[in-house]
Amino acid sequence: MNTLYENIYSIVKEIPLGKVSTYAQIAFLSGNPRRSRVVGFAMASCKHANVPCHRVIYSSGELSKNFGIGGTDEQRLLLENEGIEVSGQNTVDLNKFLWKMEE
DNA sequence: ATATTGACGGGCA
DNA sequence: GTGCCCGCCAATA
Repeated sequence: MNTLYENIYSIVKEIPLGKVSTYAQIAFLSGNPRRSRVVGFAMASCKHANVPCHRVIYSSGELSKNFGIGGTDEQRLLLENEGIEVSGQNTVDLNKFLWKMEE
């Protein structure tokens, strides 16, 4: 499909292990910084795709509260499994784990 | 083809 | 500093 979903998936799939990305970041990389909602919408369908949607979090560094796999709790475990530190219950330090395309 | 929804972001009160 | 509201784009029903 030539939908933006595929485009978004391609970007999310490029996120290196041990790093995270934000919806705004994906939206920007996919072409429009305003389509953050569309990114989330695409993630909602990522269940059937091999996309590390658990590495995609809020621009605030918080995990998605409506995560469709097992809730923020499951996502948090996945991130910690990647080597990412999760503060409190559902917050990631973007200053350390935010994925940078430049690298 | 139209309306509603949908894992959000950023701005303003 | 926190909370609330509006806006945006695309997909699905």
